[in-house]
Amino acid sequence: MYRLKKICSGSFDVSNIDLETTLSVYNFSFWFNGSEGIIVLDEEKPVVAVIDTRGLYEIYSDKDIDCEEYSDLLSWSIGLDEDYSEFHNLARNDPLLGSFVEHYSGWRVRSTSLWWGLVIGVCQQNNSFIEGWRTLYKIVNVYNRRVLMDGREVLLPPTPRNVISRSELLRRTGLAYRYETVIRIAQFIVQKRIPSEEYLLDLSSSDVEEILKGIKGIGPYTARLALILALRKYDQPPVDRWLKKIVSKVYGVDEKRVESFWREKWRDWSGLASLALTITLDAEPLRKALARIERGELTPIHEPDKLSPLNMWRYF
DNA sequence: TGCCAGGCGGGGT
DNA sequence: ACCCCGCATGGC
Repeated sequence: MYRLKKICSGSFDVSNIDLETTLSVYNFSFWFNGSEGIIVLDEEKPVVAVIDTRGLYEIYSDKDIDCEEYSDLLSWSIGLDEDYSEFHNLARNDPLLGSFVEHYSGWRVRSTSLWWGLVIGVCQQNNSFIEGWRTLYKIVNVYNRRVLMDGREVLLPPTPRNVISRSELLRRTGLAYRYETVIRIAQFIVQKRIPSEEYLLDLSSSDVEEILKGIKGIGPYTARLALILALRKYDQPPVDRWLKKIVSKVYGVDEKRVESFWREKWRDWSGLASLALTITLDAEPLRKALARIERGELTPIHEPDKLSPLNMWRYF
């Protein structure tokens, strides 16, 4: 098994964020155990960080890498210096997100690579939340890419190259017709037909979206989810059937106008608002989400026996 | 057991 | 610019 050496360690002042929530949301048991999280900083090299909820971290690699560069990347990945106050102000009296931002004001998006953000999006296509994450869980486990870090065995996501060279494994993950899309994403990345994250960060969200939609199987929903997860660009909302129905009902707007309504309401934060809403409603399927809204249950419940974005790391 | 689920592309108009 | 349909799995 691949062995990584400890490059450096350090600690962040995390008093401005809620790192426990940040590490909990949409995570798996092999990447968060309640106190320590694994953040993959570079899938290819690889570079991997372990960080605990108090902000103590270690960075591992088998290459000689610059500690400071990757500490900064880790800090960026957990949104340490990101200011959500404008989003919080907009949400303060909102029926859907008001309670959420009050209870989870320290939550920040936990970044992924562009590759992994796109794969997450594809898994969600025409799927329930639970099926989408189960599929992603299977993808990680089927490739079973493991490294050893100070005696600790860590599972890593497959790289685009892993997926291309052993594409038959991907057939066993329940991706169904979405399989081809994942292969295409991997090919685009390996062939450098989409620019690096570093380059895309400097482009506008709309420009990035157009580039990503150049891959067959990537539409606005998946592209925008990747913008949020991989590039921390929050100004383009993923709008799916779920959000359309819920927003239409709660605010009384026609489904056709939901996207423009949502944009105007959240200004540059509409993407973050879309993601936050899924956490607020525990990613319940549409019918149950609507029933919850009827009952006025607009804070995450995440009961112990029920899978939700906040607690799925306990189950998967 | 059907039926359906946080999309998408391709075909129509 | 719209609208509509098929799509493959797996869970309920």
